[in-house]
Order: sequence, then structure tokens, then C-alpha cells
Amino acid sequence: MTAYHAELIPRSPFSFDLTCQAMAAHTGGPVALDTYEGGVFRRVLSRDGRALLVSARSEGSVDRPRLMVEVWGDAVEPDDAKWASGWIRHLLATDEDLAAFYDAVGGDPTLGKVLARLHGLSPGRAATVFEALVLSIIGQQIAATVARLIRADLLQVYGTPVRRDGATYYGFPGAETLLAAGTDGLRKLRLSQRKAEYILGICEGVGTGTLDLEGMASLTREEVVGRLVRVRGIGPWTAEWVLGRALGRLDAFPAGDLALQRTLSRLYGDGRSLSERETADMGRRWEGYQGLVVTYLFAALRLRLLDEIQA
DNA sequence: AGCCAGGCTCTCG
DNA sequence: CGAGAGCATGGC
Repeated sequence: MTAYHAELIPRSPFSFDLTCQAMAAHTGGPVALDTYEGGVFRRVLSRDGRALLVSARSEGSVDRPRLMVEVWGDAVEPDDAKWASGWIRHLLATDEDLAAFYDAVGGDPTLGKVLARLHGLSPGRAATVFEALVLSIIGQQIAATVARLIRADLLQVYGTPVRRDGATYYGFPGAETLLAAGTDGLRKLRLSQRKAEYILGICEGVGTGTLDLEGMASLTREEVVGRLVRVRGIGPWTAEWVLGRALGRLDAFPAGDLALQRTLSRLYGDGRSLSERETADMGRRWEGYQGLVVTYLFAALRLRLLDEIQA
């Protein structure tokens, strides 16, 4: 096995550490899709039927960011390094203009403190819409800890394993694989009957071509949400979540999200829990950047920064 | 033990 | 329209 490398220069400011931590939080667990250990971000992706391990580490700083990307695996070719670099740019959203975001919303004193603590955090993305969708459906309603356990089983049972230095990394299973797993296979992962049906329905649509998920990148926000919500199992929360997580839309805003409602209530409300409508109204304060605000609030929540910010 | 989790569909008024 | 039941499972 050999490896090839490529350099990648993100737009400044860019915090490799914060961005990778957030990625790992979204898809992590006992077995993770995006892993971040010892300063190395790793992810298994397929190219022409070859499962390759793509990794990145930082060789710069937040203000002078520079990443070294590596691609490793069977039958890897020099040309794969550029391909891997393109994926890291997508996954870690390395060319997002964070400075413009800070200018636009930094005037808000409460939010300003969050931005300062998370300077350079970029809104990382899922590799595909399909992946974001399946993971979102798994995460619907259930506690985050339970979702992590189910994700781990999904990867271990149906993912594409790549072994390196005694560790195993998993690529996300394709629609055909999950389709073959069937209802029984998915239920064994502790998914409800309905969630299994939702996921299989999506796999079927992807397989037959009636559901073009990856083509949604070129559509407007309204078009994407409109089409997604028509799919069984996808409601407003999932559609907005996928819009932000996979398509990188900075204005995606899952107003129905319980954790988001609680967080906004804590920071801006009177402690009373916010309704979905009130949450959506509040999102308009940050028109155009609501999704990025959500990224920052959830990161602050995970890192337990809200207590000190509130005080 | 019972209630709730980073929702959605279906049913019923 | 809006409201309510049911879903699976692990934590508290």
C-alpha cells in the first residue's frame, strides 16, 4: 500500500481542530464515519470501486491555514491525491467565507461571545445527500446517544471497511447495500419498522432514479425542501438538516429542532420553551446565515460554552 | 418505573 | 388547518 499527498489552503480564518471536532460529533460514536484522532481527520471514500482512506492534518494555524491531505489504499494512484483534496475541501468546507459571517452577525453581543470562542469553525458537510438523509432519519426523535450506537452498528455491519495500522475505518454503505439488507436487516440495528421503511424507500428511489438526491445541489433552497418533504419519512426538520449538512446551505434552519429551541430560549428567551414558529421568527435575525448560527450554537452546546457565555 | 430524546406519519375533529 | 397517538431504544 502506498500513499499520495496534496496540499490544501483553506480560506482564512479556518480552525482545523474545531471543524474536525464538530464533524466527529455529527457522525461519530463507538464506530465513526468521520474520525478525528491525534490531530488527523480520516474518512473512507470510494472512487471507481476502490475504497480509499482520505486523511488530513493541519500544518498551519487558524489565520494561516494549511492542510496536508493524504490518500491511502489498494491500487491508489497519484491522481487520487487531487481527488482526495477536493473531498476534504467539500467535507470541511474550507472555502467558506467565515469573515463575512462574523461581520454580518457579530454585532449581537450574545452571539458575538460564541463566535469569539469558536473562531474559525467551519460548517462541515456530509459526503453525500444520501448519507446525510439516512443519518438524519436514524437520528429523528431518539436521544443523541442512542443515535450514535445505531450509527456505529450500521457502519460495522454494512459499511465499507478499510484496515490500516490495526485500526478499521468504515465508508458509508451505498443504497444497494441497504436495499439488500432489507427491513429485517435494518430492524436488527434497532431501528423502528417505520424508519426501516423510510430508509428503504429512499434507497429504492435512488436506485431506480426517481429520487435524484445528489442533483439537488443545483436547486434553490425552496426547491430542495419542497422535493425532500414529499418523500415519506422526510419532514421539515430532516429537510432543513440535510440542506445544511449535505448541501452546505448557510441559511438552512431546522426550527423544529428541540435542542435548538431550548438553546435559543436559554440565550434569548425568558426560559419558557420556544415553539417552532417562535424559533423560526428568531432565525430571521440572522437572515442568510441562520444555518451557520445553528452550527455555532450546537458546537457551543457540545463544548459546554453556554454557561460561561450566559453569565 | 416512567418519561423523554436534535420527528414523522396517520388519524380525527 | 391543529391536536394527539404511536413508534424503538437507552439514560436519567
